[in-house]
Amino acid sequence: MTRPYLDPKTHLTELFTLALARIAPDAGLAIELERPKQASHGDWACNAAMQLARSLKRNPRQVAGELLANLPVSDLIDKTEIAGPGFINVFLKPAALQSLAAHILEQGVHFGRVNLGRGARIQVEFVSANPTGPLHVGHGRGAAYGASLANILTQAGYAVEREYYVNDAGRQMDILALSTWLRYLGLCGEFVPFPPNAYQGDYVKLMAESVFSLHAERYKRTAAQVLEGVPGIPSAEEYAQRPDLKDAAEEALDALIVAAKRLLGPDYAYLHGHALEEQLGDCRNDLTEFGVTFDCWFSERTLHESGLIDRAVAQLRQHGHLYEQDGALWFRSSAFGDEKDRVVRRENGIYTYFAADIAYHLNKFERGYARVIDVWGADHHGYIPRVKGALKAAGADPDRLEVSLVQFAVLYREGQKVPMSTRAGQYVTLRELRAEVGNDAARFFYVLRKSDQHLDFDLDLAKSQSNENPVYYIQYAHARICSVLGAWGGQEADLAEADAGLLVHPMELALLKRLAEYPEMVAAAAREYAPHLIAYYLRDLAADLHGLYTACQFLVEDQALRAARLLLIAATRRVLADGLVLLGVSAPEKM
RNA sequence: CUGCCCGUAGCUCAAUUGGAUAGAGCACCAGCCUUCUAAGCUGGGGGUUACAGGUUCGAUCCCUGUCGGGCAGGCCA
Repeated sequence: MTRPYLDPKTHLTELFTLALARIAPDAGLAIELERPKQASHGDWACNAAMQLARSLKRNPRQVAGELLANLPVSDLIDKTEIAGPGFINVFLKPAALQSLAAHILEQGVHFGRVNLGRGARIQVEFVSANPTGPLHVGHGRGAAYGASLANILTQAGYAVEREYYVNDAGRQMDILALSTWLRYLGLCGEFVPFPPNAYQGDYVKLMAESVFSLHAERYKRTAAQVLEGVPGIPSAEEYAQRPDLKDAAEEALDALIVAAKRLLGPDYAYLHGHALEEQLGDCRNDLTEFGVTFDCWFSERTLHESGLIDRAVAQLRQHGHLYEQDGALWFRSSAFGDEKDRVVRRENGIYTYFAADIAYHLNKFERGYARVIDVWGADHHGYIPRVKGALKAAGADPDRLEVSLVQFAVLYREGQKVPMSTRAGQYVTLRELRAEVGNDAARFFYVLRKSDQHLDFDLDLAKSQSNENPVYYIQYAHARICSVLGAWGGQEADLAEADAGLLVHPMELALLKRLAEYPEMVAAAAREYAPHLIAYYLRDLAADLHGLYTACQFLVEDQALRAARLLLIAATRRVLADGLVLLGVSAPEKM
């Protein structure tokens, strides 16, 4: 009934390329077609004439005329015109769009897939928060962004693997284990002053209670034993008022950790492991409920244990980029674009986090990814030159690593900024946010901004069950279509035979045009690591649908027209659902 | 002090990476439910794109400077 769909952009690009070859075979110019912002400028515009004008030393409008004279005829083209300084505007016949609706139904989930990646393996590492407490709303943005980005890259033809780097080896984990133990000792009746720079959260007390109920007093030591040789622990008040006590407090904390390891012996590993498992498990559950999953949870500790860090350091040494000074081992990162040299092994013989990170990234490269994307908080931007520098120094190609920085999210409630302080244990957790606004609104709001922009997260707007909330606007379009299709009661597959030539209403054609943009949007979002493009596209698509909904009745008497319109909205429903999946937002059938 | 990011409508943000008359949402005003979901639609006012120069057919986008905001500058992670 309707002829097979031919992608207009691809088709026009071929035509213009042929015309270009005829008038300027040596121009070395690639034809670029763009969608004009204004409908009066046609469906597609080509700016090649203006770009050629300089090298041909001719008036751009004259060059445009020559291009058009050499353009092969096409039955997709209604008319062309030369406009402005030398744009070529192309107006398509309705038929060029009408066959799209059936094409979308036939393609199913394949519509919107673009083959940018050609199956290349790409890794996205994101969240990677220290498992020392609940995820907060800042991590939530990284989670939503990374998960959507991974979905989009998959859609764009990459073989994507999602990874979470677990910082299970450092001092922060020791502090968590110590914090848990001290709370536990309190339950045993042994009271050691709780350091103000240890983890204050209630989740630490809960872990202590669980250890106590499982093992009673097995890990009990007397307060006197614990405090032996430990310098004074400042009180919370002193610590808050006197910044000069910071170093002393850190020393006391380290002394307590040493005491814990000494007094507990092999049992320390149990407490450490218990705290890690509890927090990592909590984190994993939280993310899973948020629709964020990982293929690999990569343990930092395994880098130490398997000797990969030794190997990475040896690799740098071999290339002559290490030197010793003040008892520490330094990497000459200043020779690779960094501001100054960095320590990889401390005076005390322990590797820095940086050393582990070098080994980690070399390991990523060895695992064979064509590209590795790190999603970091924007506060880590200064860290990029040294990691890339280290990769280069070790003989790897630093351009295979791309770092995507995500800015902070600031919560607003009733127009007021919600205060957040990790130090004081005063922060809104991701779990609390999800409970308050729901997963859909949270996922959507997080990616509604370009990732490198600060995000003002309006809690009242996100949880409002009203027309103010943009996420409902899109979901509502989907639900409305479902409702119409339900009232009709037929099978979607039967609609593919409908006569799409009957779709001539301006709003129908506008909707078809919008649907045709979807694959390009996916490609742009994948190229630019920009999930927000999908969010904005879906809003525009929903707006087109709502407009048509108000302007036209779908379930009309005329059977042919009814089938054509139902075909159109069925195709729209597919694209809406597909885009929402990319963003991790549900597509409800009823609202 | 130095480096990176940002500055667009009253507010929150887009702008196909150099394209044509810079667009949405919220808020404000005026309309639209006897019809498939009004969580919707239609219309209206709102701008020297922080400022000053420069590059060119053409600049919100690139370069220089100024002002304002954020982040970073550990043998922390």
